[in-house]
Amino acid sequence: MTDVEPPTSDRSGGRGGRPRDPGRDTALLTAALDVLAEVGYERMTMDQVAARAGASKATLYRRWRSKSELVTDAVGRIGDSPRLEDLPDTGTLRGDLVALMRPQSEEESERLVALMGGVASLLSAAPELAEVAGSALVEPFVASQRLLLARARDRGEIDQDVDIDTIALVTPAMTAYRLVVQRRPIDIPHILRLVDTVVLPAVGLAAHDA
Amino acid sequence: MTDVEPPTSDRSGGRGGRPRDPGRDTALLTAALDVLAEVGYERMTMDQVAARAGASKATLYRRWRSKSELVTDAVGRIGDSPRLEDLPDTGTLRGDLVALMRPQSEEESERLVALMGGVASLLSAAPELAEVAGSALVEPFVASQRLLLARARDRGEIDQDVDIDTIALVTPAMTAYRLVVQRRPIDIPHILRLVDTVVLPAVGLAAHDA
Amino acid sequence: MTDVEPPTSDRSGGRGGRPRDPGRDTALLTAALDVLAEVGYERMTMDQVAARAGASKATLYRRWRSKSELVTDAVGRIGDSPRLEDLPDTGTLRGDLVALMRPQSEEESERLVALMGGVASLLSAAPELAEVAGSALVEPFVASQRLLLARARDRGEIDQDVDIDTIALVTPAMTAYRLVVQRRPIDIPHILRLVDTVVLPAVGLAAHDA
Amino acid sequence: MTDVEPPTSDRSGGRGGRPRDPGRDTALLTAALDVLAEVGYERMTMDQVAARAGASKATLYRRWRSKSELVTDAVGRIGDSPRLEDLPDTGTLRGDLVALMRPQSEEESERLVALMGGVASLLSAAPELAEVAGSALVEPFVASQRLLLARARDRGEIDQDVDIDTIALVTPAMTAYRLVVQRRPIDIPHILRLVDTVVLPAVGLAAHDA
DNA sequence: CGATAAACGAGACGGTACGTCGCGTCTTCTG
DNA sequence: CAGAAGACGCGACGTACCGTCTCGTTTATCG
Repeated sequence: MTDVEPPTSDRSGGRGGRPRDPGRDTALLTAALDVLAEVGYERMTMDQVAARAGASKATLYRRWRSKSELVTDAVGRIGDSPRLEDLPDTGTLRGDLVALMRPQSEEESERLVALMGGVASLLSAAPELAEVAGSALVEPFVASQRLLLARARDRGEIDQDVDIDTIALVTPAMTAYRLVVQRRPIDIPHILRLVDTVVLPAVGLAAHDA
Repeated sequence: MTDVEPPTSDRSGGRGGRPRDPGRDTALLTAALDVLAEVGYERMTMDQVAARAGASKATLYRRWRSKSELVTDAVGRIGDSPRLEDLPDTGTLRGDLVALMRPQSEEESERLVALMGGVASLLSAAPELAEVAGSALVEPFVASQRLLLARARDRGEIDQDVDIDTIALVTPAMTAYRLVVQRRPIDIPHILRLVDTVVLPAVGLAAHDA
Repeated sequence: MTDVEPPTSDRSGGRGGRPRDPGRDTALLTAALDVLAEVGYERMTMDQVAARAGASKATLYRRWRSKSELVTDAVGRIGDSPRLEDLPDTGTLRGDLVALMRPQSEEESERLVALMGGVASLLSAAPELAEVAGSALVEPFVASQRLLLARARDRGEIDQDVDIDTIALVTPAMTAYRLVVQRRPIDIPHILRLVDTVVLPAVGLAAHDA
Repeated sequence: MTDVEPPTSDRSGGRGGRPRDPGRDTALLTAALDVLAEVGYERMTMDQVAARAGASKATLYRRWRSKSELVTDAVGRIGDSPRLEDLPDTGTLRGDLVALMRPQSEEESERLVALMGGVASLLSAAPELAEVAGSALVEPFVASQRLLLARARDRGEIDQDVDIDTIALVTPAMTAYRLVVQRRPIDIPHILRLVDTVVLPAVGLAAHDA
């Protein structure tokens, strides 16, 4: 997630020549994400993206071979591996999990939902890149869950032999399902239900233990 | 899921005229699903569908107003509400769940995976229809899980106050995530891991109890 | 010049299907000529032509494979073989030639000049079609000259063994040169100079004989 | 035609700095002519020219403001005002004219034809420069003809009041027409036909007089 | 049984976005 | 600092797909 490779062959071999303006990369990716979130993949056009970034289509296509590659790359940069010190630390696993999932802000949440919609269409448009694209939104949550679970295990709150990798997927997968398929919002009751009904029992904690 | 309404107003009022050939419906829907599974929603074209069904685009558009409606309808016919008597009955919840999810045949499984990919792209292409489309593939599994869980509850294997609606989502949601995002196949170990690590603890059964 | 073949393979083999609207052909060719005369070949765009004809680019490209083919075809239809009865008949060759070349009307003349400019660029853009395109504007004049010269010969005004084919080229070629290279207008003095200084001597008539 | 001004302000005022390499001018002009003759004006690209000259586009544009100026300049250097002492002197006008037009060598002729094609497209691409460009190829011939005719007049071979300016245009104009519009080669029969059928009668000489 | 009316295969049509390419300008690095 | 290399904004090209339409033909049902 960090160290995303630069778009399209660095072509840094050629010594001479004007180097690509890295600022264009950023501007284009940002514009792409904006438009994607606003109108979805189908109705997003390359001209729109270029215009919003104050760039030209040629510049777009010099960096990405197609619309789907652009979007894939853009989406791939959304998430970033979480660091443990950035994660909530409430003292109990239950508190941590709830704090992690609680929607940060109204608008951030909406943007995320919009992006999820935008990304979904990519999955079949560019199957070979779908994993990268799809997981970009969800994987950071998985990683966060994994970190929280590992911390709980290390502090002895849960068993040593709990299958952390599997359990870390529960909340992200079910949340994605809720957002994408059921088109229902992520709210507190939903989070509590997930944590108390599924996750905590899976790690051997009764809901009321937490 | 059953009783899908006939596509676009039956217009059976008109007295004279050649009646619509119902066989065309089936042929077109089948062709649509085939193409969808092969190339995904984006690259599937109406001409392709028509050609494969030996029909014309006019015939397509006489029945469905748009590509997304056609696909939605086609996908909506895949799944069908399960009946309890068709579900496996092994005597234990664990046995039932495993039997339910075990891939029936190699090819059927592959086709399902292909369709999931095809359907995924619908989610943003036609947001208003996404729920119907998306759930067509997953919802039958959810319903099946619900039935199995209810039976287990009725026979006293699990608690009365277990949150069946939530737990019935676990396996389908995580399986969809695995198929669509992770692009990994559904195999026995995956199913066992899900059932034993997540579902059974959630209903208050230790994995080895089953 | 008459009986110009329909653009791009008639594809009349396929029995079914909606037939091409011949009205579109006309509209598109007319629009093409208009735009060509207004802005020249380089600045004429296919979108312009389509828009002016109320057509779409697809319709354009269904009929002609490229911009140069469209223009070539359009230009090729300008001229039409002259009929002897339409030509001036003043009784003397000199009178006929002068009457033939005298600019008919101001606007017709201007349009012709504009078209000449538009056509010139075709000559290298589509070399294989250049002959058709280029001659479309000049060849009718050549043919007219040939007819007039033949009539003069038949009535005994000029010699039997005059090289009509060569002499018929003189005025058109020099006029084209004047228009395209020298960018000077065709006026009466120019015509008289040509006829009296070059053509009449070539057919064995002194200028004052006529 | 001689004394073509150096392209784009010499800017020799600038005190320091590396002086412009004059060799680049020649290399670029030659490259431009080559490419022009090969593919015509439309398909000739500035990158092609730069690459063939081993130069960069910046160098091109430092010297000429646009593609049409480059080509105009390049073409303008082809022809050069003829000097009387370089022209053939056979003793008779007919001999002179035939000697002048006789194709020097096969390849030179072909190159000329190719260039004519290349130049033709300039005529509308850059109307304001068309006269210069167009006449660069033809005007030297016109001037040569004029010189030969004047010499014949001065030596009493033809009349004093012959319209030399008009007659000098005949052969060049008709030759250009043959090359550009008819796409037929310049060969001996063509030249003889022109001289004997048109030019000599126009100056008052019967063909067999010469 | 003939007339009528709609379905049907085929494919043209208007529109819109795609991805490519050329022009003329610019920015960097090298000699 | 000239020059090679090549990125950049702009805008046209030619292609492909959508959803509509118009042909000629086929096939039920009604009078």
